[in-house]
Amino acid sequence: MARRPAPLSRAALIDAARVELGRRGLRGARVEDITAACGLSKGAFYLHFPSKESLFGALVRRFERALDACFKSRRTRTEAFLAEGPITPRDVEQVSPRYKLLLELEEGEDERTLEVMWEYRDVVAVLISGAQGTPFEGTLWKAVEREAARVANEFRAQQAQGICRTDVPPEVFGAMMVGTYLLLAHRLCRMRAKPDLRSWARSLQALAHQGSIPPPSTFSIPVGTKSKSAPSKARRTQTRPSPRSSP
Amino acid sequence: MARRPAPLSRAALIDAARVELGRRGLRGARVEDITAACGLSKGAFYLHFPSKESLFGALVRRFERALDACFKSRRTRTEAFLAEGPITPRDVEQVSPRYKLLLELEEGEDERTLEVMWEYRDVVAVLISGAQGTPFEGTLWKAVEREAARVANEFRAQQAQGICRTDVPPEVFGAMMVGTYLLLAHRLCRMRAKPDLRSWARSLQALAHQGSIPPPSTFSIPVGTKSKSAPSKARRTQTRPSPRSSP
DNA sequence: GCCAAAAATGACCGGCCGGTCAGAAATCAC
DNA sequence: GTGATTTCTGACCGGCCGGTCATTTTTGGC
Repeated sequence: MARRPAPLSRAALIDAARVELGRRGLRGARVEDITAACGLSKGAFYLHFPSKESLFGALVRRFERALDACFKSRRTRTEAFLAEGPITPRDVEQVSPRYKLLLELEEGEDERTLEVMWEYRDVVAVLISGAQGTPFEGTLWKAVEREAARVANEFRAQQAQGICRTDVPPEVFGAMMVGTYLLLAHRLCRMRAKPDLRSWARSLQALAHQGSIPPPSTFSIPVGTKSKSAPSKARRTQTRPSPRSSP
Repeated sequence: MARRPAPLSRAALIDAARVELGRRGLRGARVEDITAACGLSKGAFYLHFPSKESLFGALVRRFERALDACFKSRRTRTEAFLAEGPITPRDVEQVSPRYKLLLELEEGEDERTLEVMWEYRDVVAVLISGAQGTPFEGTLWKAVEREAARVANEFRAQQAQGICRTDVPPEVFGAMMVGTYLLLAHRLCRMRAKPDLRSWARSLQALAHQGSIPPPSTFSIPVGTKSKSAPSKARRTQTRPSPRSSP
């Protein structure tokens, strides 16, 4: 009967790799340092993983799956909420209970996304500031820009319907929402203690909410009458751009 | 009499280096590729520069000086503006002509900063996404966080004076302003044609302005009376947090 | 054309480090 | 203790690339 692997070797190597990757980047992290941190030889690394890069690739894919799960959850819950009826300009103007529910939904999803960033903060550190010139170069930045584009497109649609301010290019709005998350994510990478992510999410939502609503004069239009008289028109009114719904 | 250096060699090497650095990062950019792009030998590089890293270091210092000049200009012009009198809550509420002047000043400074980002977009690309594990690792991120802290501190002071919303932690507000710039700067690094930076600056300012003002009920306090009766109190009222005054 | 000086060349050097693999060590059933 | 199997070791290999430097080439004054 053969020798058994040390029960904790693999996990220890993964943990040590994450520490080194987060600290020195993909290129700077050395296999020898990783294995030394576990009291193992350099060659032992390759009993568990095909290469340094493929270990990192596996970590990235895990992170991406967690992030995709966040996007999916947000989409599913938002669609279910709106299936019960759209958010009207009146909801927005008066901050109706129903609108508040939507804001809370978004806030919860934002917090969830920040939780993922916290959990994978070593991987995120590499993807943000250490991936240039590596096969993973665009991974996070592409996800960031996709999300910024989604936010921008929603914002643009609302502008066309006159329920969001029109003096701001949608791209800039999207950049604001997503850029903020980016900086917060980068901060997470350097923190030892976990901050209050709920508070972060709530505050972002509050700023974006107030920052994106149209000027008060917009609501002087008899919006309430309209939404009552034309259900099909109410359909077009949809929800606000979910401006806080960034990665 | 000795041979003269080819007149354009040094400049050509700098240009080629910037292209390679922006594309592949500090580690991925190879001296051999840089020199080949200029039709020179590898050894010729070292006739002009002590090392690859020191060339990049010089570029970084030039960028930092340009950025510091932006910060200084903003500070100087804002102080000169405020030396003629503070911005009052009434200015903010009514968007007075004087307040508009301040917003325009800030907008101009923002545009100027974006111009610097555009000019040094290759260096910025490295500093944002390629500096992990190199001697330049914290360079831009530290400047980013310093600026975010400055914005946050101003915001905090205004909160204490009741002229900015109090439901948002200053750190998050700072992150929003500066994070947006970060993402925009990253976009600049990947653009071939220069975008309309004025428009970007104006839009950011507009979002931040509206997003950060206190709820309308705050202004129901007889603010005008106060500011008239107590000049020393007016001093404390100061300006709004310059929320758009990010890097 | 000659000469001196500097630019320029590119083969070479040596450090770094990911990855390899022959041999050693450990494990467990018998 | 033996034997088979697997884990583990660390010296070694080889590619990469920044930097070096002996040699070649170029330039400009005389």
